[in-house]
Amino acid sequence: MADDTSPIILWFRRDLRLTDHPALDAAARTGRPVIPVFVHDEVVEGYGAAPKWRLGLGVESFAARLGEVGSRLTLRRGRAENVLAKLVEETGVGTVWWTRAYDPPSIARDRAVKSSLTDRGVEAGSLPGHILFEPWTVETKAGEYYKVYTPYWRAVKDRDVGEPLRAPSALPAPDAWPTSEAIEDWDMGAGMERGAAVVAEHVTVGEEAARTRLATFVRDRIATYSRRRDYPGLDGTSDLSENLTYGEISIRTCWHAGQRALDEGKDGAADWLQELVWREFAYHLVYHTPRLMTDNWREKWDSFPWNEDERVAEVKAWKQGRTGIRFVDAAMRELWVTGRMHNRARMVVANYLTKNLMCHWKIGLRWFEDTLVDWDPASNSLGWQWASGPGPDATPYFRVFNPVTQLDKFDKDRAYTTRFIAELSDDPPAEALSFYDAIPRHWPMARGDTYPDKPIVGPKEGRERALEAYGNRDF
DNA sequence: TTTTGAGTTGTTCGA
DNA sequence: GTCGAACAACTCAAA
Repeated sequence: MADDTSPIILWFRRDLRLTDHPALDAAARTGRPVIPVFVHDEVVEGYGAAPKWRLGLGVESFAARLGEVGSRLTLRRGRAENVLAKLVEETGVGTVWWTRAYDPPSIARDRAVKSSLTDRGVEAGSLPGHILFEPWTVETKAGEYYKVYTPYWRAVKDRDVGEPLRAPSALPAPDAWPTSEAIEDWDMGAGMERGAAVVAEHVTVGEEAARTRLATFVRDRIATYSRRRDYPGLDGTSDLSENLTYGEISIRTCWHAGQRALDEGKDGAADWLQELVWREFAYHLVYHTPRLMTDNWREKWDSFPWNEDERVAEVKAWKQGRTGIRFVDAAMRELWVTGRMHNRARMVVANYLTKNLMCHWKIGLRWFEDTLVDWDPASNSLGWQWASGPGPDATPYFRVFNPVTQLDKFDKDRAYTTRFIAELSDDPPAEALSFYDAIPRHWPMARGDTYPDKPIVGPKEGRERALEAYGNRDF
């Protein structure tokens, strides 16, 4: 049934862009009609509330972007395998291409799709585009995958990374477009327990916005990135995680921008490139050890005495930003209001939850998965396992953060804590106040409250408890 | 095979 | 105030 003039289905997932999109580029080069498709499938079904909501915004924006090149996005809902099979029948498509994914749920889905389409005589397959280095191409001298970041970095840092591809200026349309569902009917924001309107003020959606963000970062901030990136009260970071995770900008575009900045003598770019490679490393590990997403990466940690009950008071206070530890509370409120959290703050809250409060990293991982607008399956898993102990390349046992010391080091002037904790000022800033617009009614906090005068678990007490647990080799 | 050096992001204590 | 040492033992990567 396939012939060399039949349309090609481009199945879009977390690659919502036209620029530097290898599968799209390949399709456009054939000269055959292209039918872009997005499927609200079983993997999307499993997403947390904020990622699903934000994905919906991304899909809408991408649909408009496709309109600019004379194309359109077909939306369908259902199991990917069934939806695509049906579309192939409706359209007489002979080829289905997509951008490769590396996390276990996506791999399972894609494998099923591929075999079902191949069985029908349809050419089906994936192209790279989500990461820089395919996980199976990076190995140690002994032929193993890497388990430590620094050697991984040394192995990839000088590799050639191809130049980004241009966006096609036009996409040939098929004779007839398939029918499309309406994204409003999917109600992708339904799970947002908080007011989506508040978070909406803080998102930056779409390919064009992402490119502007990168350009601004490279122009104004990349040179001082090394010096400023660790201070959550400054805007020293790129903020591109939100766009990278939905593929609104390609990692290759970022990589080359960083390299160019480095060549121009902007030294801060060196550290930024390393951060991009941390993302690579996370995908490398998720691919080679899928259990990174679900279980202790080091099995030895299975008997560590973490609390796994989400209903305890400590967990509630942590989620709601009322632990009495200012750095932690500011960070958890930043997450709630903006859908993001500064990297330094992520380490502090993860440390506090898993070490000082002795709660399981999975509790934190799930919370982030449900509330982060820039949620990334690989980075989130690596981050939590790394910060809590069982992950690869883990922190030494004694590296228990003191959130008060951290505050003095990284938020000396209290710009960050003031920005997000209303109770700390007579005239609180807008972001701190908007927290109250976003919280659900059943959270025990309201405007005018005073800040907890005592932490639920103090730094000293928490540190001693954690060190004792770590020191006990028999956990 | 064995050995060696190193491992993202820290804290505390005492000089 | 600043600075260096100590804080376990283990795993990993490469020689």
